[in-house]
Amino acid sequence: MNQSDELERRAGVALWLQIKEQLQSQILSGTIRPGTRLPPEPDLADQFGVNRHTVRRAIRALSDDGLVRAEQGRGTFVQEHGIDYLIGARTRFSENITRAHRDPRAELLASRDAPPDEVVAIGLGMAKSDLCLVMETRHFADGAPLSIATNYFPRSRFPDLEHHFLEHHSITAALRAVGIADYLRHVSRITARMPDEREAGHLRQAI
Amino acid sequence: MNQSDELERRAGVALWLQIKEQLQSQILSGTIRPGTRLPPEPDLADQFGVNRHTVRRAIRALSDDGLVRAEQGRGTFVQEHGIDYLIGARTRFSENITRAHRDPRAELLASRDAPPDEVVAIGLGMAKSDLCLVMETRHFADGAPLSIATNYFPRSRFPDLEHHFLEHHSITAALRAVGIADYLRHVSRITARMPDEREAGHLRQAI
DNA sequence: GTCCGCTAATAGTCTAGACGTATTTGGCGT
DNA sequence: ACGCCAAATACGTCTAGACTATTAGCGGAC
Repeated sequence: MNQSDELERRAGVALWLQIKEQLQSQILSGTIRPGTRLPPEPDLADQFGVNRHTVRRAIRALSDDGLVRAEQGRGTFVQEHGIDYLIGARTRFSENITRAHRDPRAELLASRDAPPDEVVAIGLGMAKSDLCLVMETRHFADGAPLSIATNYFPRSRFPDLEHHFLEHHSITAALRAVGIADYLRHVSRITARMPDEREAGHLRQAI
Repeated sequence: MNQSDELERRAGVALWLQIKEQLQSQILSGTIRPGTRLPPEPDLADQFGVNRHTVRRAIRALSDDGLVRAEQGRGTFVQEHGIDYLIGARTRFSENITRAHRDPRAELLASRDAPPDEVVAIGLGMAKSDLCLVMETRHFADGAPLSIATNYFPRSRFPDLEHHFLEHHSITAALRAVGIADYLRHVSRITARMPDEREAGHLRQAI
């Protein structure tokens, strides 16, 4: 299928840019679906009738724009936007992100000790006089902020959970580090509302 | 000056990354000053003992990070950044500029003796009949004008502050010369407005 | 004195090829 | 059936060289 994708040589527009734009329009129009693999670089080079390096230059530009994601040894994939976030008893943020072939990471926005409010106290089976470790966390996929969360833990049971979290950048990994290999959701309650100003800032979102 | 900048080959770290990091640390430490031109790509390639393409890969990474700016036909320049001007009780113009690895200097635009207006009189605890030394100064970073200021001092306490200022090109140094080793800000009030014609001229600014 | 054009310097693009590294696949042996 | 190992596949890095595009500076023609 050589030369089906015509490029103009010495037209004042770099070949790699023309290639990038052709691929980009195919991606944006959905001709190449999110999650699918692009043809290997040597094939593309053959298709466009250029050197592999020229194709690589185009792919790097697409990658910089976040349209594709190149994985060494596997291929180059059209980036999915929007992640199907499956919620079950064993839901883990990292697993959901990893399933979408993206890189999960979390950071600690703030942590403090505070008495639990009624909902938390009942949920965790704590006395209201016991202290809670409250961690506010922000979660990223491929460096883009995706969610913020407020996590409550009985302080007496987790004396250094924050340190483990800071080290592993994951709640699941931090819990594993303190001996909790697995845990289940007891209830999941979902509501929706607009972010307030502080939350929007954390999510780099316009209000 | 070949090989003065040692790279580790096949150390698991790409050569271009090592080059990027060396250049980056020189830029961030101020060894290569903002606004100056980097050596041409062929020279850098020779210096690092690599191919020009490898240097280009490093420069592109720096460019992506906004640390340099490559201009075809002219060269690659270290990007000038605005200066973070920290204001605290012990703020000094020179320190703020020095922290940004730039060269502070101040000059005297005008000086005169005048009675203080009400705000100044109260601020300095002077009688309205006492005289103030009023110094209008202009401050530079690396030769570029950055700010103009009007400074008020009780004349009785500083009989020749102007001369010391002219000698040291710094308010802090002039005060030190008359025995004031340290001083604190009592209040800082910040407002913003457009410059008038005279001010714009001093700052070499278009209105 | 001004303008034009030539030349040198410098970054940008493209090709060609070799080798490195990560991942997947499939066959072979136990 | 399972696991291990080798080959195939795919992206990543590095080198070498040629050509292009843009800019700055200089010198000559007018």
